Amino acid sequence: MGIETVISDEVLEQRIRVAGLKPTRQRLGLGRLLFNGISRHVTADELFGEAVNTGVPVSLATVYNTLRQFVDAGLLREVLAGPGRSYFDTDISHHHHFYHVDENRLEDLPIGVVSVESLPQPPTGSEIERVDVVIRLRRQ
Amino acid sequence: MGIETVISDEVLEQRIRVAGLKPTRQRLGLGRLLFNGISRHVTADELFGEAVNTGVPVSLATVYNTLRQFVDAGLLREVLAGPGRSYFDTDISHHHHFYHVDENRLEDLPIGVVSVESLPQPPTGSEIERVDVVIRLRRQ
DNA sequence: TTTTTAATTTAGAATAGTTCTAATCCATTG
DNA sequence: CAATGGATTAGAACTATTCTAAATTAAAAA
Ligand SMILES: [Mn+2]
Ligand SMILES: [Mn+2]
Ligand SMILES: [Zn+2]
Ligand SMILES: [Zn+2]
Repeated sequence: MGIETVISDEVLEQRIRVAGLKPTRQRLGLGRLLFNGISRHVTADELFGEAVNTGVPVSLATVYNTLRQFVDAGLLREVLAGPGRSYFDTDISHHHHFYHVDENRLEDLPIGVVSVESLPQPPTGSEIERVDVVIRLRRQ
Repeated sequence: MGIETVISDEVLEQRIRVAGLKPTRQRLGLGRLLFNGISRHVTADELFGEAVNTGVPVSLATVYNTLRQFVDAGLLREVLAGPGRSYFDTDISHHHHFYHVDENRLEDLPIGVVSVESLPQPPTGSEIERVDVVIRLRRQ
């Protein structure tokens, strides 16, 4: 009786369809790795490695395509923290991050633990898309 | 009688020496472009372009080397906002940023306008290096 | 069920930003 | 001035990502 919510095949397939995408073998396999109920922060090549290890037949190009499509569909959130790579966050709720610079690893902050007070007016012609708070951590 | 503080050759040379670096033609030329009194957010290739345009004899490799050295010496601050490129901020004081995603451009927030309340305890073994707040803006 | 169609996947090339290498250059010191 | 060690450089290498164009496949049409 684990706490972990394992998504059913039907729900996963439905989620992909609702996003306007065909539930192909590749998307279902990647979706299963991503939406297994645990909040995750993966890079493209980490996810590709997991796919290879678990026998999901997919190319690296498709991993990139699928991550981009899932972000566009609002199923994933892209987080930029370190230079030169994107992290994909399976938790799309509004929250902030620790970034472990020595390990290139993202970690969620407990929600509400950081609050940004008094957001400034955005410059004319612009609107706020998102506010990102990244607390950069190094080994002591 | 401009408001702009133009740094003198002597002060610039001294600043580079204090950082433990030889005041070469390249470092002086780049330092003059960077520390002209105006707060700036430049990328490596923007700075390289300015150097070429103003006749500073320097290679792209040296621009990268110099930016890294200036950051290490605390003369510049590196800001990560968009994917795949670093911005170098001539304002090393503690402040946060707007990031115009449509233009790949950083802009300073007025100091004090955003305050991060109740910083969380960092995980054991880690210490906070910096807190970055980036307000992502898109064209309306 | 077969055929058709358009979306998807793929290998590999291309690209962008950055770092590395190793040869040359030059600022400083004696 | 000569010696020397750091600095500069062109170009190669590297990493993450996107692009291209051909092959595959899911879904719709027949
Ligand atoms: Mn990775
Ligand atoms: Mn640029
Ligand atoms: Zn997260
Ligand atoms: Zn700034």
